[in-house]
Amino acid sequence: MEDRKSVAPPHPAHDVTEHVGYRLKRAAAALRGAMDKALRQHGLTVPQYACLELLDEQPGLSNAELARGAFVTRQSMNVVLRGLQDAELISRPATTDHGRALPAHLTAQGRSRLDAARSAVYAIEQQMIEAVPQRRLGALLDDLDGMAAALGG
Amino acid sequence: MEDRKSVAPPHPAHDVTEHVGYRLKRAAAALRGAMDKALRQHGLTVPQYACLELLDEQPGLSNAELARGAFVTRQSMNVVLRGLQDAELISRPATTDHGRALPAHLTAQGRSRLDAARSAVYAIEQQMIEAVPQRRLGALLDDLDGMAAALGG
DNA sequence: TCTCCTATGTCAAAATCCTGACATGGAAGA
DNA sequence: TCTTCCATGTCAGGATTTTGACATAGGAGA
Repeated sequence: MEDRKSVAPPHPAHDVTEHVGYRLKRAAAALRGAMDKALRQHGLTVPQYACLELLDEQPGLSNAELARGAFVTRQSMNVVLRGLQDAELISRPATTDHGRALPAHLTAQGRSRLDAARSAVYAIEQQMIEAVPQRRLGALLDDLDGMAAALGG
Repeated sequence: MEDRKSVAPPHPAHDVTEHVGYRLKRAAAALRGAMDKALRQHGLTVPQYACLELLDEQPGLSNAELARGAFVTRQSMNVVLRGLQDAELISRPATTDHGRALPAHLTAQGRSRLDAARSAVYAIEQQMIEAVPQRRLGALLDDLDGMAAALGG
């Protein structure tokens, strides 16, 4: 069933909806939509949640580091951080004695908010995982990483 | 075949960067960035290119249909269509005798622009395809579709 | 030491996208 | 027929994101 690639045509499909990029975009859009909907009930946006999750695992990350981790620009993450600061979900020192990066940390309020939102997000992730045969899950993750790396992600 | 749910750890990884959603987001972000960069040299944005590609395969699509195909809202696609109309890359009748949907079509100029941009985009897609073992490509596409479907995409 | 280079934080402006809303056209069912 | 419902196109407003730019802090090398 998999011998068709033996010829390796540069463009295996004539329909754009058959292309890898299109499928990837569709899956990502579906995930984004589901997360958007789920997180709204917790008063968080997707970038905000991503930021909290990153800070929970790696406390003290700077604005630029968070931006790279969430795949947005420094400027966008800066706006996100301000929103989270205004909501008292994270804390950031106004100055630092060494360097320029300001390390951010979760507040107690931020941690509880994250815990609440996490269950909703993990349920979505579980739906995704159940949609792919278990034996293929590892390969799927590897392939996603490989594609990202091939494109300089 | 689906007996894995008997054990089914709810959260297989303790690191967010190990989650399916994170990998998917990263791959999609890498693709978006690569396409953005490539298409800029052709004077097109990603939604504009997606719109042209859809219209090349299915001439006469309406604004709402294009929006669904490109995973954006009707309003966003409306803006895209106006830009493409101003650039003379597509044409749309001002009125219609039946219904309300206005069918869009590529102009000759739009088709040549699409042809030029397509080679750049296909090169990116080729890079992605080469990053995954050939025998896994079909399964990858199926899994992406499965995940999108599971999330209501 | 001094100079270059990179990284970071931030500001300003524009572009993009979405939410909410409204009016219209068509189809389905009472 | 008529009434209800759904899909479409469009407008207005705001939120989000990006591009471009600038100043500063620290490290590497001459």
